[in-house]
Amino acid sequence: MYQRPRTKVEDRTSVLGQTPPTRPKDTGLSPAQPPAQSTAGDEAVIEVQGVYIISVAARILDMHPQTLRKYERLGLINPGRTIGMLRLYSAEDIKKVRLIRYLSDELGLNLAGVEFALAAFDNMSAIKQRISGRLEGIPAAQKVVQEEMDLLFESLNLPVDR
Amino acid sequence: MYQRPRTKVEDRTSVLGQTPPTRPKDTGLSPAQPPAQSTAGDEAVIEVQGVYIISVAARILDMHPQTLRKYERLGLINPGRTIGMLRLYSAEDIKKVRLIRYLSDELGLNLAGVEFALAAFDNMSAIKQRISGRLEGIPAAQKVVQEEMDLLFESLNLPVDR
DNA sequence: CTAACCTTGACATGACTCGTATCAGACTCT
DNA sequence: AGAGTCTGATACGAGTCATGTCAAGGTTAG
Repeated sequence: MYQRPRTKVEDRTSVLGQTPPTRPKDTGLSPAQPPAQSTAGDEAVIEVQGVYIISVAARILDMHPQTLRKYERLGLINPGRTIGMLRLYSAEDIKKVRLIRYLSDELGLNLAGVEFALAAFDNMSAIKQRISGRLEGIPAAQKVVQEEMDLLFESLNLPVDR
Repeated sequence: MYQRPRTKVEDRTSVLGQTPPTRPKDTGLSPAQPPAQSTAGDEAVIEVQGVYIISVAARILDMHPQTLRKYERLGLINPGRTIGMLRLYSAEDIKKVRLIRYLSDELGLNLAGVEFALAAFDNMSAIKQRISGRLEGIPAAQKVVQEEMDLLFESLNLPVDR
């Protein structure tokens, strides 16, 4: 288990733009699968819906627990905690880790870049919301913005939900 | 000359977001200074308006020529050429290099991250244009979008012009 | 209660990145 | 002609990152 030696860089998909590279494995939301710690076999198929302690989350993601702790230390993720401070990873957290892994492995960003991308993504979502709100009375304009912003998200090759 | 040993990472400004870090040195456009190869002393003050061969551009930017060639090879910049294939760096090119350096040195992005950020920035500019165009008939909505998109650019701590 | 698992913090390692540097042979510009 | 540029290759040191380990203690489930 665990070994996810950093991918060789030779075969990185040229970073985003006009030519949409492949999306991250899953990261899309969809309910499925039995609840808690089913002995996660091989990931990529596993869909998740409970909350998991770090060892289980690591197994689901096929990543080292230390890596997850590091991501948290860097503020990239923010799993919940038990009263006793045990980390609890939700489906959202898992999805976010997958996004991070996509940015890192597929696009070749370092963690500073991941932080940047995540923040940019958040800001874009927020602005989209704000615009939509301020355009409440003008549905036609709202539609335009909606369409174009979705286009923007696509152009970044990021999953629309995170 | 030339030595710009990669900055220690200890003192990186935490990547963007709510707390606006400092902007890149200049990157803002403004006409000034005598034309060509004034013996560029120390940069940061030098404003630029002609086109420059690589050695001069490197001196202006206080960077190694090889670095500029590498940026080009990676598609980060695209200086013009003479008929004889000599690289010619315009003021735009110089500004772009300064932006790259900001993303790299200050925010700590690697070159893949820079590529991502640059592309994202371009896409955002393009979508802003498109929206503005499609909202031609609805000035009120146009104004909203304009304001919010500017906000978005600010949130990324990137210079508005590039 | 106890064993299994978790916490924080520190430190190490191997593979990779990036700016810098150099070499060679050919070409451009003044 | 000579200084400077071109491409392409190769190399280096310092930094990054995922992984891994150790220690001393706390939490959780049976």
